[in-house]
Amino acid sequence: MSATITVRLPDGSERSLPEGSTAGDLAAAIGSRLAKAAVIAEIDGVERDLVTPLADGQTVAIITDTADRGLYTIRHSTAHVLAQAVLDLFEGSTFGIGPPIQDGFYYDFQLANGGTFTPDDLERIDARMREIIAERQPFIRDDIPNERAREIFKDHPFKLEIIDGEADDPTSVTEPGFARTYENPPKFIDLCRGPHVPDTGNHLGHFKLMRVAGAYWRGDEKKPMLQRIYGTAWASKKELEEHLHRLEEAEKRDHRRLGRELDLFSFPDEIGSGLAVFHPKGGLVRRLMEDYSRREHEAGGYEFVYSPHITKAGLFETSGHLDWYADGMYPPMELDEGQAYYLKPMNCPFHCLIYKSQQRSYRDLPLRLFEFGTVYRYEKSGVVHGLTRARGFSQDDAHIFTTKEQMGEELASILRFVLDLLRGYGLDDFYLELSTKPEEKYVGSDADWDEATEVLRSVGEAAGLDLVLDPGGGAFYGPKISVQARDAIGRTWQMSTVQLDFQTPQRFELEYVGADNQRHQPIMIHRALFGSVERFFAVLLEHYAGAFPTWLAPVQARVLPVRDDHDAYAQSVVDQLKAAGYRADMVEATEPLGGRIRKAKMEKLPYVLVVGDDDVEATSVGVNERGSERPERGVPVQDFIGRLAAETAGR
RNA sequence: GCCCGAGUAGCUCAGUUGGUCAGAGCAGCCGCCUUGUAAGCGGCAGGCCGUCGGUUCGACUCCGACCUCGGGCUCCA
Repeated sequence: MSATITVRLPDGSERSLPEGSTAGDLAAAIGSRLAKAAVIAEIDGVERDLVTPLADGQTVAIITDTADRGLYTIRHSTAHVLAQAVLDLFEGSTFGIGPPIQDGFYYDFQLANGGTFTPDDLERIDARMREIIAERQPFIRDDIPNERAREIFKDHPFKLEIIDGEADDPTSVTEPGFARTYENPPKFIDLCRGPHVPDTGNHLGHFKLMRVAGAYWRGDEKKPMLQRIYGTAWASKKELEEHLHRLEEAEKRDHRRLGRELDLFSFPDEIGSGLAVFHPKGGLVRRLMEDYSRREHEAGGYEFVYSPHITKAGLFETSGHLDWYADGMYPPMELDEGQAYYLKPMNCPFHCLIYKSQQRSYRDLPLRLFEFGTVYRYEKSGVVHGLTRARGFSQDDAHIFTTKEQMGEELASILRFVLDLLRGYGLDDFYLELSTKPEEKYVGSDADWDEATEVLRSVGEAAGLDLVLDPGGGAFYGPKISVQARDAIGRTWQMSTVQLDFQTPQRFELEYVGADNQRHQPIMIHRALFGSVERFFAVLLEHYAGAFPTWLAPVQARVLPVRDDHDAYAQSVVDQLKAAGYRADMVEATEPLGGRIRKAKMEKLPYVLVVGDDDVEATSVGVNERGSERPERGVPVQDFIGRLAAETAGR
């Protein structure tokens, strides 16, 4: 009969403790700092509460508030405090699920008589949460029979669905016969598998309720809409403040805000939701983006085509769009005695017709058709979002027709091309996503899908980037690989997609004559690099926070004469820059230099050139480069032009 | 499409319980200033308070509908 137990720690060492010791006791035995930082423990590979008693021979790791799983637990426990506060303050309210998420947590509620939360309510809830935290209520875990759970949660229909296994709750277990609960005495109890912090006063409190939003129960738009409260929670006040600061910084680089501040584009109400106009500066940046893409495509063996914005319905019947995609299309216009015309949501059918315009030989393949094709999609009113989700936009759309034999090599070269081009715009942190057959909306045989998916998988794996699976995320006509790019502040954007399509060539009865003198069906590869030019514009704008690299900047250099008697020289500098092919302008000395420099800085121009007496004398400029600590003086104009040339080489 | 919130000058925002509340800063225009690296000074002009209805002696203010925007949910071929 031993009075001690021995457990193994992650570093392989062993430690003996009195019998009956908990994981929390172990942390305390190791050190007071660890005890303070401890949130939960991992016992024999399973995450458990710190109050869990240990048994002899177990392997125990203490998980602290700096670990992801510790933070996750803090957020999860904060969600429980939120639920308790709401149930406390709102008579007749009930609750759905409340998991931790990226940066925080949420909880879904339904208030009596279809009530909703107001901003004032959030303040009251916040205050009540802080009271609960001050009360240091323990989190007490229990397993109870389903019968008992149904009794406890009899007034909470969403919880009953979870107990009965009808609804999925990422934080609960649904196992036959029993329910796992966590109780915060004296009066709150929730279904939950845990683990949780030991008590509400432990690690909690560095949170902020962020917003209230509607969310369908079980994510189903046919089910009731619940009221979701989102919050953020962190292990310390400092981390909370840093997070809030990051949000502010992200807001500053919001493309909608920068688009207005830098006079790049706008969305006039008169035109309609989701339809943008590009102003001269935005138009210039966009044209530079497109020109670079055109040159690269030309070098990559693509041929440029154009197609109209509207077409008779028959084309989209053939392509299958009217069967599968009608919801996303603008309603038809009736022309010519009942003939229905549609705005095009995609360019592929047109490119198929170009393919079909003559008899094709295997010698013509791969045939790579490229178009900046403007499409219109009827996006639901709640989803339009600046340039990233618009109703009218231009795709940098290519369709490549290949033989089945060429397909693998062509896909591999497309992927290389795509990644190289994206790098050309300054994005260089990528991973790949493989999207497979949708559950319901798809055409074609399973064998075709499997084959196409496998080809994409092998090409993706060969690219040497991380490849993650997106089950069911493919287009209705084929699987796809998409390139996800991380931007300057770590957000990921879906960029290019490469889709393999066996179906459309069949629908359009596309053929080529092979070396064997037989007719064969080509494979079609859909490929967009920007996805949408507008969206890519927005991504770059946010990536660069409005400070476009010199080759894309609408104004590359602004010349500022110190006094008005330097105007003529300043103008001659502008002329020289323009003659050398650069974009420069000048602001006359009607206000002090400091003010003019400030304005140029706020426009995020790459270079501000100040010219005064010394420069007139020496035919030089003062160079104030964006981001540099101090300006340079006396740089010869030709030297500066040489710098621009070096910086923009290849663009 | 659904839930919540918001629309006041080109932009960012103030506007107390319905009645001197049509306001500020920046931007714009006109003067003055003549300037060496992130805001010189003065003046002028600028709004049917998103639109349409309603309540009221009286509506930026209260109510309704619609439009647009923002945050979510669903969706994103």
